[in-house]
Amino acid sequence: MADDLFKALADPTRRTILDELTLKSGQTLFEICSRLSMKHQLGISRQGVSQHLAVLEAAGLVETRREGRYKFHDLNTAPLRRIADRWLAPDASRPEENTP
Amino acid sequence: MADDLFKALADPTRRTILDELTLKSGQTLFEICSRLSMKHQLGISRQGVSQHLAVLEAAGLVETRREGRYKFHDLNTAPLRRIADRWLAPDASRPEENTP
DNA sequence: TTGATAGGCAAGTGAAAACTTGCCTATCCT
DNA sequence: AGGATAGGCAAGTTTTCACTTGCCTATCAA
Repeated sequence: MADDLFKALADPTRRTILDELTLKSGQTLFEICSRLSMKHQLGISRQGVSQHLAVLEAAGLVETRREGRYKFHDLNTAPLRRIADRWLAPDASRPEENTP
Repeated sequence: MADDLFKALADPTRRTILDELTLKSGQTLFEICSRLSMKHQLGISRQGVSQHLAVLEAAGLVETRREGRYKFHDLNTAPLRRIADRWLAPDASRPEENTP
């Protein structure tokens, strides 16, 4: 659903995570945690970040692959590209009642 | 800020309002209210819709113009077009530490 | 000018969402 | 084997957000 996508993007911390995954893909949970703490001064617990990643994954924005004890997170920008299309009107200046 | 934009898009009712303004621009508050009620079976108060419109306007997605006692609402899709660009990586497979 | 229409302001309520704390499992290294 | 590392689950708390209720202002029409 589109519902999950917009909800995922609503939180600023999650958008920062997407920023970081854009800079470097395939990061682990701990790597993302340190970056949020170091670069962005976000005092957030590891579980907090983990929950954010789960939301992003549910929205299809992040894909994961497990290797041993590591879990790598990759960005998927495909859902983003479909956002604007929804409201790019064919012609919004004409009332829809006139189009059968 | 981008914060307002994503927050505005997070709510399904607000997205439906954008849908309706896409179909017909320049609607008044009452017109939007009836459409949400009739077409979408959304049992929401007039003030609820008014607050939603305020959020959309703060995000720059809706622009308003007053004429007498009427206030018309128009869609502005410009902010939408900039959304996907943020995470369209130049090259996400290369770590950023190597680029001074 | 009075009533009806269109909209606005502000406080209050209830539900959802972000975040924490505590414990538990799996993998790796020595 | 045992400690250390990477991650997960499941409460609980706090904050945010959607929505309502009640009243108030402005414009128009009779």
